[in-house]
Amino acid sequence: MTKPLSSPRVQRNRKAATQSILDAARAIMREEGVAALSMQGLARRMDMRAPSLYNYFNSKAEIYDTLFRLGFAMFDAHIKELMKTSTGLRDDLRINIEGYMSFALENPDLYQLCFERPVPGFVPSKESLALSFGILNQSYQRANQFKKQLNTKLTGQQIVDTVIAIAHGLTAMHLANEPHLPIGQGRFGSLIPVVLSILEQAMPLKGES
Amino acid sequence: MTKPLSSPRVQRNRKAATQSILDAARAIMREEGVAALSMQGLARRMDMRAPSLYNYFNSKAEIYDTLFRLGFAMFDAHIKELMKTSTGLRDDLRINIEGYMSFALENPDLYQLCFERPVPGFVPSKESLALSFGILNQSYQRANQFKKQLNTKLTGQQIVDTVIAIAHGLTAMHLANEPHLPIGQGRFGSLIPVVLSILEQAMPLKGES
DNA sequence: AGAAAAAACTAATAATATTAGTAAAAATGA
DNA sequence: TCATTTTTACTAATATTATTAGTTTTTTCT
Repeated sequence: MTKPLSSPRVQRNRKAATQSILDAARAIMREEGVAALSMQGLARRMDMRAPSLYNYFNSKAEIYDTLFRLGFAMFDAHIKELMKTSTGLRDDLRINIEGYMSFALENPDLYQLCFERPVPGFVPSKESLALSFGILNQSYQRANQFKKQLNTKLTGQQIVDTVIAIAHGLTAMHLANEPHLPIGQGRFGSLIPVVLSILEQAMPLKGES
Repeated sequence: MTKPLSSPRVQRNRKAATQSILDAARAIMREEGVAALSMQGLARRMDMRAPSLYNYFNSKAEIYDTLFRLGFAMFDAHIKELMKTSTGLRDDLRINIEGYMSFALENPDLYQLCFERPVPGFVPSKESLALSFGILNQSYQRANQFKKQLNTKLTGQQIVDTVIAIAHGLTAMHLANEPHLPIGQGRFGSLIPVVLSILEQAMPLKGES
């Protein structure tokens, strides 16, 4: 249901308005909770009436869906950026787990939207889901490469799924219990080194003993 | 805001009606999602009008809160029942992780209500939260006992928190991706033996090497 | 059966997302 | 710059939500 083409100038204006609606939506989600987003509240913050928003999005779900895609794109960029500094396989593991949690702390609105189900009735569109799977699947690609350097009976997918589950578990518990504490601190935040050491012990590098 | 006392007969009727409201609420939550519970839908299933429900509960939140307490009570009973069959420390670990996931699969409505945040705006009451912490804290008690039998530098609390985070992570991923598969199956369900073996390796029993 | 209590009802309020139809504003072509 | 067309914002209305107030019906007890 995209609008018909129009002049570059109109497109620019439209894009800017759309962007500022998304910014306002994120601000509300951060301040009042992801599910507290309402068309009226959003319109109020934009100095508009609610129905005007429907010139830019066909529904509230479409706003959520757009932010869902933004969230995964930002998550992908976040991890890739951190990965640039990696010094090897060991560091990859740490970066992935810390990166998962730091993304959640820096973008709690997008994190919840992408990795939890804070909005009843909202289901990401097929295309958005495909995007998210694509991003997560990159991890599997890498896993089958670095697996050769590890001394373990686990398959690449098992390794990745285990790491995802642990990163998610730690992050969910941290956000549920001590969301105000920065990464590395608190009951669950401080467990990152613990689980890293457990995982390293279970999957030693070939060459280590 | 509890009602004044009344005759035993009235109390019985009242209790029975209250219970069947809770049953209907759980059925709706299972069929349509935890957050899809509405007073009108609940009343419809009870062959009532919505306002009549307020004779039994002061608000929809109070219904959720009551089920939250029920959920933790049932979770506690579930784990305790499984623990009766335990053959030792190793089995305790397995039972706790499997028990967490099997409870989630058998009672998805209560699991989500107790361990996730599926209902925007619903915050368990102080008393309900106290109950839930009390139940979880029993794990810490036990941890400080069995810790002596383990060869690890971790504190009892660290062990318990790690196990909770892993159990939660596996369960959340399993429910999000393959909720139809029974315990032990699927990408994440089948990882239980994997994480058990990883944890056992990281915390060997004294006497083992 | 008649009085008291309990539990149901109807009607109404405020908030929600969304649609239809209309007015205002902006962009475009002469 | 003016007239036309397109774009954007508006008002009004609908259906659904939780909840409250006030009333009537049903149940309970003597």
